[in-house]
Amino acid sequence: MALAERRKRDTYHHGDLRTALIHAAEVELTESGIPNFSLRRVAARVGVSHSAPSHHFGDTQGLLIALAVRALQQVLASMQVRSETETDPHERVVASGLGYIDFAQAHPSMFRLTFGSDMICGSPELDRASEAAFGHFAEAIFAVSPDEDREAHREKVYLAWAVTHGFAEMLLAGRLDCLRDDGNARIERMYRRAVTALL
Amino acid sequence: MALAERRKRDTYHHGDLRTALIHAAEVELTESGIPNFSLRRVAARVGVSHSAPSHHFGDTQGLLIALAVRALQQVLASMQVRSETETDPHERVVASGLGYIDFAQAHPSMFRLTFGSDMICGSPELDRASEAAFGHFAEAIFAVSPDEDREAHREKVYLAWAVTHGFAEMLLAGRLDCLRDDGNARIERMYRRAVTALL
DNA sequence: TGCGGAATCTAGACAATGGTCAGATTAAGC
DNA sequence: GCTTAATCTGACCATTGTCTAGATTCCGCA
Repeated sequence: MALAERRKRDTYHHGDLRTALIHAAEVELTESGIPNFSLRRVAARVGVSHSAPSHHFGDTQGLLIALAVRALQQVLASMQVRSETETDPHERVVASGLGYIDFAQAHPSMFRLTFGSDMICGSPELDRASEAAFGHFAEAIFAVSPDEDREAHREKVYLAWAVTHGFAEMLLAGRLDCLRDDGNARIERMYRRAVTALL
Repeated sequence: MALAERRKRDTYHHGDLRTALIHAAEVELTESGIPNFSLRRVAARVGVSHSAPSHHFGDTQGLLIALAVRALQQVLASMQVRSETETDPHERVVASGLGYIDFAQAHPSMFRLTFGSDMICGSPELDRASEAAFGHFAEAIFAVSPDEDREAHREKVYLAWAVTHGFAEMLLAGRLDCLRDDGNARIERMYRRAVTALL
Protein backbone atom coordinates (compact mmCIF):
# COMPACT_ATOMS: atom_id res chain seq x y z
CA MET A 1 0.00 0.00 0.00
CA ALA A 2 1.08 3.57 -0.64
CA LEU A 3 0.26 4.77 2.83
CA ALA A 4 2.11 1.97 4.59
CA GLU A 5 5.29 3.10 2.87
CA ARG A 6 4.77 6.73 3.68
CA ARG A 7 4.13 6.02 7.33
CA LYS A 8 6.99 6.08 9.76
CA ARG A 9 5.27 3.75 12.16
CA ASP A 10 3.57 0.35 12.21
CA THR A 11 0.75 1.04 14.57
CA TYR A 12 -2.49 2.72 13.63
CA HIS A 13 -2.38 4.96 16.65
CA HIS A 14 0.60 7.19 17.06
CA GLY A 15 0.87 7.09 20.80
CA ASP A 16 1.79 10.69 21.55
CA LEU A 17 0.68 12.55 18.51
CA ARG A 18 -0.09 15.77 20.29
CA THR A 19 3.43 16.51 21.46
CA ALA A 20 4.89 15.09 18.26
CA LEU A 21 2.83 17.59 16.27
CA ILE A 22 3.96 20.47 18.44
CA HIS A 23 7.59 19.54 17.94
CA ALA A 24 7.11 19.12 14.20
CA ALA A 25 5.27 22.42 14.06
CA GLU A 26 8.21 24.16 15.68
CA VAL A 27 10.55 22.78 13.02
CA GLU A 28 8.10 23.69 10.29
CA LEU A 29 7.73 27.20 11.68
CA THR A 30 11.46 27.87 11.89
CA GLU A 31 12.09 26.44 8.43
CA SER A 32 9.17 27.97 6.56
CA GLY A 33 8.38 31.04 8.61
CA ILE A 34 4.95 32.18 9.70
CA PRO A 35 3.59 33.19 6.29
CA ASN A 36 4.42 29.81 4.71
CA PHE A 37 3.45 27.65 7.64
CA SER A 38 1.56 24.59 6.43
CA LEU A 39 -0.50 22.36 8.64
CA ARG A 40 -0.40 19.57 6.07
CA ARG A 41 3.38 19.59 6.04
CA VAL A 42 3.42 19.33 9.82
CA ALA A 43 1.25 16.25 9.59
CA ALA A 44 3.47 14.82 6.87
CA ARG A 45 6.56 15.32 9.03
CA VAL A 46 5.06 13.12 11.69
CA GLY A 47 3.88 10.63 9.08
CA VAL A 48 0.22 11.11 9.77
CA SER A 49 -2.77 12.03 7.67
CA HIS A 50 -3.38 15.71 7.02
CA SER A 51 -6.58 15.73 8.99
CA ALA A 52 -5.20 14.08 12.11
CA PRO A 53 -4.14 17.34 13.83
CA SER A 54 -7.69 18.60 13.99
CA HIS A 55 -8.58 15.99 16.61
CA HIS A 56 -5.97 17.40 18.97
CA PHE A 57 -5.98 21.11 18.23
CA GLY A 58 -9.22 21.83 16.40
CA ASP A 59 -7.71 23.93 13.66
CA THR A 60 -4.44 25.54 12.69
CA GLN A 61 -4.87 28.35 15.17
CA GLY A 62 -5.19 25.78 17.93
CA LEU A 63 -1.87 24.24 17.02
CA LEU A 64 -0.19 27.60 16.80
CA ILE A 65 -1.52 28.58 20.20
CA ALA A 66 -0.15 25.36 21.67
CA LEU A 67 3.15 26.24 20.02
CA ALA A 68 3.07 29.71 21.52
CA VAL A 69 2.51 28.19 24.95
CA ARG A 70 5.64 26.14 24.41
CA ALA A 71 7.50 29.24 23.31
CA LEU A 72 6.47 31.10 26.44
CA GLN A 73 7.73 28.23 28.59
CA GLN A 74 11.03 28.38 26.74
CA VAL A 75 11.22 32.13 27.22
CA LEU A 76 10.71 31.69 30.93
CA ALA A 77 13.35 28.96 31.03
CA SER A 78 15.80 31.17 29.14
CA MET A 79 15.23 34.00 31.60
CA GLN A 80 15.70 31.69 34.56
CA VAL A 81 18.87 30.13 33.21
CA ARG A 82 20.62 33.44 32.82
CA SER A 83 19.36 34.99 36.03
CA GLU A 84 19.80 32.18 38.52
CA THR A 85 23.58 32.51 38.55
CA GLU A 86 23.40 36.18 39.51
CA THR A 87 23.21 37.24 43.13
CA ASP A 88 22.78 40.98 42.91
CA PRO A 89 19.04 41.80 42.48
CA HIS A 90 19.66 44.40 39.85
CA GLU A 91 21.87 42.08 37.86
CA ARG A 92 19.18 39.44 38.06
CA VAL A 93 16.77 41.76 36.30
CA VAL A 94 19.31 42.47 33.60
CA ALA A 95 20.08 38.79 33.19
CA SER A 96 16.39 37.93 32.92
CA GLY A 97 15.92 40.51 30.21
CA LEU A 98 18.96 39.21 28.37
CA GLY A 99 17.47 35.74 28.58
CA TYR A 100 14.35 37.08 26.92
CA ILE A 101 16.49 38.66 24.22
CA ASP A 102 18.47 35.44 23.84
CA PHE A 103 15.34 33.53 23.02
CA ALA A 104 14.24 36.11 20.48
CA GLN A 105 17.53 35.83 18.66
CA ALA A 106 17.67 32.05 18.84
CA HIS A 107 14.07 31.47 17.73
CA PRO A 108 12.88 34.49 15.74
CA SER A 109 9.84 32.83 14.21
CA MET A 110 8.67 31.42 17.52
CA PHE A 111 9.17 34.81 19.11
CA ARG A 112 7.19 36.63 16.45
CA LEU A 113 4.46 34.05 16.50
CA THR A 114 4.06 34.43 20.23
CA PHE A 115 4.30 38.18 20.64
CA GLY A 116 3.41 39.68 17.31
CA SER A 117 0.62 37.66 15.81
CA ASP A 118 -3.09 38.26 15.69
CA MET A 119 -4.23 34.67 16.06
CA ILE A 120 -2.44 34.07 19.31
CA CYS A 121 -4.99 34.99 21.94
CA GLY A 122 -7.98 33.78 23.85
CA SER A 123 -6.62 30.66 25.50
CA PRO A 124 -6.48 30.18 29.28
CA GLU A 125 -3.42 27.99 28.95
CA LEU A 126 -1.75 30.74 26.97
CA ASP A 127 -2.60 33.34 29.57
CA ARG A 128 -1.13 31.15 32.25
CA ALA A 129 2.15 30.66 30.40
CA SER A 130 2.30 34.35 29.61
CA GLU A 131 1.66 35.28 33.21
CA ALA A 132 4.37 32.92 34.39
CA ALA A 133 7.02 34.58 32.25
CA PHE A 134 5.79 38.05 33.12
CA GLY A 135 5.63 37.14 36.78
CA HIS A 136 9.24 36.01 36.85
CA PHE A 137 10.28 39.39 35.53
CA ALA A 138 8.04 41.21 37.98
CA GLU A 139 9.50 39.33 40.93
CA ALA A 140 13.02 40.09 39.85
CA ILE A 141 12.20 43.77 39.70
CA PHE A 142 10.40 43.65 43.00
CA ALA A 143 13.54 42.29 44.65
CA VAL A 144 15.46 45.38 43.61
CA SER A 145 13.31 47.70 45.70
CA PRO A 146 10.94 45.66 47.86
CA ASP A 147 9.71 48.58 49.93
CA GLU A 148 8.38 50.49 46.99
CA ASP A 149 4.83 51.51 46.30
CA ARG A 150 2.81 48.85 44.56
CA GLU A 151 1.74 51.02 41.68
CA ALA A 152 5.22 52.37 41.12
CA HIS A 153 6.50 48.83 41.02
CA ARG A 154 3.97 47.82 38.42
CA GLU A 155 4.86 50.72 36.19
CA LYS A 156 8.52 49.81 36.42
CA VAL A 157 7.74 46.27 35.36
CA TYR A 158 5.80 47.44 32.34
CA LEU A 159 8.48 49.88 31.28
CA ALA A 160 11.27 47.38 31.71
CA TRP A 161 9.31 44.77 29.79
CA ALA A 162 8.62 47.30 27.04
CA VAL A 163 12.26 48.22 26.57
CA THR A 164 13.26 44.57 26.68
CA HIS A 165 10.72 43.59 24.06
CA GLY A 166 11.50 46.60 21.92
CA PHE A 167 15.16 45.81 22.13
CA ALA A 168 14.57 42.24 21.01
CA GLU A 169 12.38 43.40 18.17
CA MET A 170 15.02 45.80 16.93
CA LEU A 171 17.62 43.08 17.02
CA LEU A 172 15.40 40.85 14.89
CA ALA A 173 14.80 43.67 12.44
CA GLY A 174 18.55 44.02 12.07
CA ARG A 175 18.53 47.60 13.21
CA LEU A 176 21.25 47.05 15.78
CA ASP A 177 23.60 45.13 13.53
CA CYS A 178 25.79 48.18 13.20
CA LEU A 179 26.55 47.95 16.91
CA ARG A 180 27.82 44.40 16.86
CA ASP A 181 31.52 45.18 16.74
CA ASP A 182 32.26 42.76 19.53
CA GLY A 183 29.54 40.13 19.54
CA ASN A 184 26.83 40.82 22.05
CA ALA A 185 28.99 42.70 24.57
CA ARG A 186 27.99 46.16 23.45
CA ILE A 187 24.37 45.19 23.05
CA GLU A 188 24.37 43.91 26.61
CA ARG A 189 26.02 47.05 27.91
CA MET A 190 23.37 49.16 26.22
CA TYR A 191 20.57 47.07 27.60
CA ARG A 192 21.99 47.18 31.11
CA ARG A 193 22.18 50.96 30.94
CA ALA A 194 18.56 51.14 29.81
CA VAL A 195 17.32 48.95 32.64
CA THR A 196 19.38 50.88 35.17
CA ALA A 197 17.89 54.14 33.95
CA LEU A 198 14.33 52.83 34.14
CA LEU A 199 14.66 51.27 37.59
CA MET B 1 -21.65 39.90 -20.07
CA ALA B 2 -20.93 38.71 -16.58
CA LEU B 3 -17.73 40.62 -16.24
CA ALA B 4 -19.17 43.89 -17.44
CA GLU B 5 -21.66 43.79 -14.60
CA ARG B 6 -19.09 42.95 -11.99
CA ARG B 7 -16.78 45.74 -13.09
CA LYS B 8 -17.08 49.11 -11.44
CA ARG B 9 -15.71 50.88 -14.48
CA ASP B 10 -16.34 51.10 -18.19
CA THR B 11 -12.80 51.28 -19.45
CA TYR B 12 -10.51 48.33 -19.95
CA HIS B 13 -7.65 50.10 -18.27
CA HIS B 14 -8.16 51.22 -14.72
CA GLY B 15 -6.15 54.39 -14.84
CA ASP B 16 -4.46 54.31 -11.45
CA LEU B 17 -4.66 50.71 -10.44
CA ARG B 18 -1.49 50.71 -8.40
CA THR B 19 -2.62 53.22 -5.81
CA ALA B 20 -6.16 51.87 -5.90
CA LEU B 21 -4.82 48.44 -4.99
CA ILE B 22 -2.77 49.82 -2.14
CA HIS B 23 -5.80 51.57 -0.70
CA ALA B 24 -7.95 48.48 -1.09
CA ALA B 25 -5.23 46.37 0.46
CA GLU B 26 -5.21 48.62 3.51
CA VAL B 27 -8.94 48.13 3.95
CA GLU B 28 -8.62 44.41 3.39
CA LEU B 29 -5.78 44.19 5.91
CA THR B 30 -7.63 46.05 8.64
CA GLU B 31 -10.82 44.08 8.07
CA SER B 32 -9.36 40.61 7.67
CA GLY B 33 -6.08 40.85 9.55
CA ILE B 34 -2.72 39.60 8.37
CA PRO B 35 -3.43 35.85 8.56
CA ASN B 36 -6.58 36.10 6.44
CA PHE B 37 -5.31 38.64 3.97
CA SER B 38 -6.43 37.69 0.48
CA LEU B 39 -4.94 39.09 -2.70
CA ARG B 40 -7.97 38.01 -4.68
CA ARG B 41 -10.31 39.93 -2.44
CA VAL B 42 -8.19 43.02 -2.84
CA ALA B 43 -8.52 42.70 -6.61
CA ALA B 44 -12.25 42.13 -6.27
CA ARG B 45 -12.62 45.28 -4.18
CA VAL B 46 -11.20 47.33 -7.00
CA GLY B 47 -13.26 45.41 -9.54
CA VAL B 48 -10.33 43.93 -11.35
CA SER B 49 -9.25 40.41 -12.23
CA HIS B 50 -7.32 38.52 -9.58
CA SER B 51 -4.18 38.41 -11.68
CA ALA B 52 -4.06 42.13 -12.34
CA PRO B 53 -2.06 43.00 -9.18
CA SER B 54 0.89 40.89 -10.28
CA HIS B 55 1.70 43.36 -13.05
CA HIS B 56 2.20 46.14 -10.52
CA PHE B 57 3.62 44.34 -7.48
CA GLY B 58 4.88 41.01 -8.72
CA ASP B 59 3.33 38.94 -5.99
CA THR B 60 1.52 39.33 -2.69
CA GLN B 61 4.71 40.18 -0.85
CA GLY B 62 5.30 43.04 -3.27
CA LEU B 63 1.89 44.50 -2.50
CA LEU B 64 2.40 44.12 1.23
CA ILE B 65 5.76 45.84 1.02
CA ALA B 66 4.17 48.73 -0.83
CA LEU B 67 1.57 48.81 1.92
CA ALA B 68 4.27 48.86 4.59
CA VAL B 69 5.91 51.80 2.83
CA ARG B 70 2.61 53.62 3.08
CA ALA B 71 2.35 52.70 6.74
CA LEU B 72 5.81 54.08 7.43
CA GLN B 73 4.85 57.34 5.78
CA GLN B 74 1.77 57.51 7.96
CA VAL B 75 3.85 56.77 11.05
CA LEU B 76 6.15 59.63 10.18
CA ALA B 77 3.20 61.92 9.58
CA SER B 78 1.67 60.94 12.91
CA MET B 79 4.93 61.71 14.70
CA GLN B 80 5.24 65.05 12.96
CA VAL B 81 1.67 66.08 13.69
CA ARG B 82 2.03 65.60 17.41
CA SER B 83 5.53 67.01 17.72
CA GLU B 84 5.31 70.13 15.59
CA THR B 85 3.16 71.96 18.11
CA GLU B 86 5.70 71.45 20.88
CA THR B 87 8.53 73.89 21.42
CA ASP B 88 10.58 72.29 24.16
CA PRO B 89 13.03 69.80 22.60
CA HIS B 90 12.39 67.16 25.21
CA GLU B 91 8.66 67.44 24.79
CA ARG B 92 9.11 67.10 21.06
CA VAL B 93 10.72 63.73 21.56
CA VAL B 94 7.90 62.62 23.80
CA ALA B 95 5.31 63.88 21.34
CA SER B 96 7.00 62.07 18.46
CA GLY B 97 6.96 58.82 20.38
CA LEU B 98 3.33 59.32 21.28
CA GLY B 99 2.62 59.88 17.59
CA TYR B 100 4.24 56.52 16.91
CA ILE B 101 2.09 54.94 19.60
CA ASP B 102 -0.99 56.69 18.24
CA PHE B 103 -0.51 55.06 14.89
CA ALA B 104 -0.05 51.64 16.42
CA GLN B 105 -3.33 51.95 18.28
CA ALA B 106 -5.22 53.38 15.33
CA HIS B 107 -3.95 50.86 12.78
CA PRO B 108 -2.88 47.69 14.59
CA SER B 109 -2.74 45.46 11.53
CA MET B 110 -0.74 47.97 9.51
CA PHE B 111 1.61 48.40 12.44
CA ARG B 112 2.19 44.69 12.87
CA LEU B 113 2.59 44.15 9.17
CA THR B 114 5.27 46.81 9.02
CA PHE B 115 7.26 46.06 12.14
CA GLY B 116 6.56 42.46 13.01
CA SER B 117 6.38 40.49 9.81
CA ASP B 118 8.88 38.30 8.06
CA MET B 119 8.00 39.18 4.51
CA ILE B 120 8.57 42.87 4.91
CA CYS B 121 12.19 43.36 3.97
CA GLY B 122 14.58 43.76 1.10
CA SER B 123 13.15 46.79 -0.66
CA PRO B 124 15.08 50.02 -1.17
CA GLU B 125 11.88 52.02 -1.09
CA LEU B 126 11.03 50.41 2.22
CA ASP B 127 14.44 51.21 3.64
CA ARG B 128 14.03 54.82 2.61
CA ALA B 129 10.64 55.17 4.26
CA SER B 130 11.94 53.43 7.36
CA GLU B 131 14.97 55.67 7.51
CA ALA B 132 12.80 58.76 7.17
CA ALA B 133 10.71 57.86 10.21
CA PHE B 134 13.73 56.80 12.20
CA GLY B 135 15.57 59.96 11.16
CA HIS B 136 12.80 62.18 12.41
CA PHE B 137 13.07 60.58 15.82
CA ALA B 138 16.86 60.81 15.78
CA GLU B 139 16.76 64.52 14.99
CA ALA B 140 14.31 65.20 17.77
CA ILE B 141 16.60 63.47 20.24
CA PHE B 142 19.64 65.22 18.86
CA ALA B 143 18.00 68.57 19.57
CA VAL B 144 17.76 67.71 23.24
CA SER B 145 21.51 67.53 23.70
CA PRO B 146 23.25 68.72 20.54
CA ASP B 147 26.73 68.79 22.01
CA GLU B 148 26.75 65.15 22.91
CA ASP B 149 29.07 62.47 21.63
CA ARG B 150 27.91 60.93 18.37
CA GLU B 151 27.94 57.38 19.65
CA ALA B 152 26.14 58.25 22.83
CA HIS B 153 23.48 59.97 20.78
CA ARG B 154 22.99 56.95 18.61
CA GLU B 155 22.57 54.68 21.58
CA LYS B 156 19.98 57.02 23.03
CA VAL B 157 18.04 56.92 19.80
CA TYR B 158 18.01 53.14 19.74
CA LEU B 159 16.97 52.86 23.36
CA ALA B 160 14.22 55.43 23.00
CA TRP B 161 12.96 53.75 19.86
CA ALA B 162 13.03 50.39 21.62
CA VAL B 163 10.97 51.56 24.56
CA THR B 164 8.56 53.35 22.25
CA HIS B 165 8.06 50.30 20.10
CA GLY B 166 7.83 47.99 23.07
CA PHE B 167 5.27 50.28 24.62
CA ALA B 168 3.17 50.25 21.49
CA GLU B 169 3.41 46.49 21.26
CA MET B 170 2.25 46.04 24.84
CA LEU B 171 -0.69 48.33 24.22
CA LEU B 172 -1.72 46.22 21.23
CA ALA B 173 -1.37 43.05 23.27
CA GLY B 174 -3.76 44.55 25.81
CA ARG B 175 -1.26 44.30 28.61
CA LEU B 176 -1.68 47.90 29.63
CA ASP B 177 -5.45 47.92 29.63
CA CYS B 178 -5.46 47.78 33.42
CA LEU B 179 -3.83 51.21 33.47
CA ARG B 180 -6.46 52.95 31.41
CA ASP B 181 -8.43 54.47 34.23
CA ASP B 182 -8.45 57.88 32.59
CA GLY B 183 -8.08 57.34 28.85
CA ASN B 184 -4.55 57.75 27.65
CA ALA B 185 -3.41 60.23 30.28
CA ARG B 186 -1.71 57.74 32.52
CA ILE B 187 -0.19 55.89 29.60
CA GLU B 188 1.29 59.15 28.38
CA ARG B 189 2.66 59.99 31.80
CA MET B 190 4.34 56.62 32.00
CA TYR B 191 5.83 56.98 28.57
CA ARG B 192 7.11 60.47 29.32
CA ARG B 193 8.81 59.21 32.44
CA ALA B 194 10.48 56.41 30.50
CA VAL B 195 11.83 58.75 27.83
CA THR B 196 13.05 61.16 30.48
CA ALA B 197 14.90 58.39 32.25
CA LEU B 198 16.54 57.16 29.07
CA LEU B 199 17.62 60.57 27.80
C1' DT C 1 -11.36 -13.11 28.36
C1' DG C 2 -14.66 -10.82 25.62
C1' DC C 3 -17.64 -6.88 24.53
C1' DG C 4 -19.13 -2.14 23.53
C1' DG C 5 -18.37 2.62 23.56
C1' DA C 6 -15.00 6.22 23.03
C1' DA C 7 -10.91 7.91 21.20
C1' DT C 8 -7.88 8.10 17.41
C1' DC C 9 -6.67 8.23 12.69
C1' DT C 10 -7.59 7.83 7.44
C1' DA C 11 -9.33 9.07 3.00
C1' DG C 12 -11.85 11.69 0.04
C1' DA C 13 -14.22 15.90 -1.19
C1' DC C 14 -14.72 20.85 -1.36
C1' DA C 15 -13.96 25.78 -1.73
C1' DA C 16 -10.51 29.30 -1.58
C1' DT C 17 -5.98 30.93 -2.57
C1' DG C 18 -1.54 32.41 -5.11
C1' DG C 19 1.05 32.06 -9.14
C1' DT C 20 1.61 31.42 -14.28
C1' DC C 21 0.59 32.00 -19.10
C1' DA C 22 -1.44 33.01 -23.62
C1' DG C 23 -4.16 36.30 -25.50
C1' DA C 24 -7.35 40.43 -25.65
C1' DT C 25 -7.55 45.41 -25.14
C1' DT C 26 -5.82 49.91 -24.90
C1' DA C 27 -2.27 53.58 -24.38
C1' DA C 28 1.75 55.88 -26.17
C1' DG C 29 5.48 57.02 -29.15
C1' DC C 30 6.81 58.10 -33.72
C1' DG D 1 -2.22 56.05 -38.59
C1' DC D 2 0.81 52.38 -37.43
C1' DT D 3 3.66 49.89 -34.40
C1' DT D 4 5.21 48.75 -29.99
C1' DA D 5 4.74 48.51 -25.11
C1' DA D 6 1.81 48.50 -21.19
C1' DT D 7 -2.23 46.89 -19.06
C1' DC D 8 -5.73 43.65 -17.97
C1' DT D 9 -8.49 39.18 -18.60
C1' DG D 10 -9.63 34.33 -18.23
C1' DA D 11 -8.38 29.77 -17.68
C1' DC D 12 -5.36 26.52 -15.50
C1' DC D 13 -2.69 24.24 -11.80
C1' DA D 14 -0.79 23.05 -7.32
C1' DT D 15 -1.46 23.83 -2.54
C1' DT D 16 -3.96 24.79 1.49
C1' DG D 17 -7.49 24.33 5.53
C1' DT D 18 -11.64 22.33 6.88
C1' DC D 19 -15.42 18.93 6.90
C1' DT D 20 -17.48 14.31 7.02
C1' DA D 21 -17.95 9.38 6.84
C1' DG D 22 -15.73 5.40 7.89
C1' DA D 23 -11.81 2.39 9.48
C1' DT D 24 -8.88 1.05 13.37
C1' DT D 25 -7.59 0.68 18.02
C1' DC D 26 -7.75 1.57 22.97
C1' DC D 27 -10.06 1.24 27.45
C1' DG D 28 -13.40 0.33 31.01
C1' DC D 29 -16.31 -3.15 32.55
C1' DA D 30 -18.52 -7.48 32.84
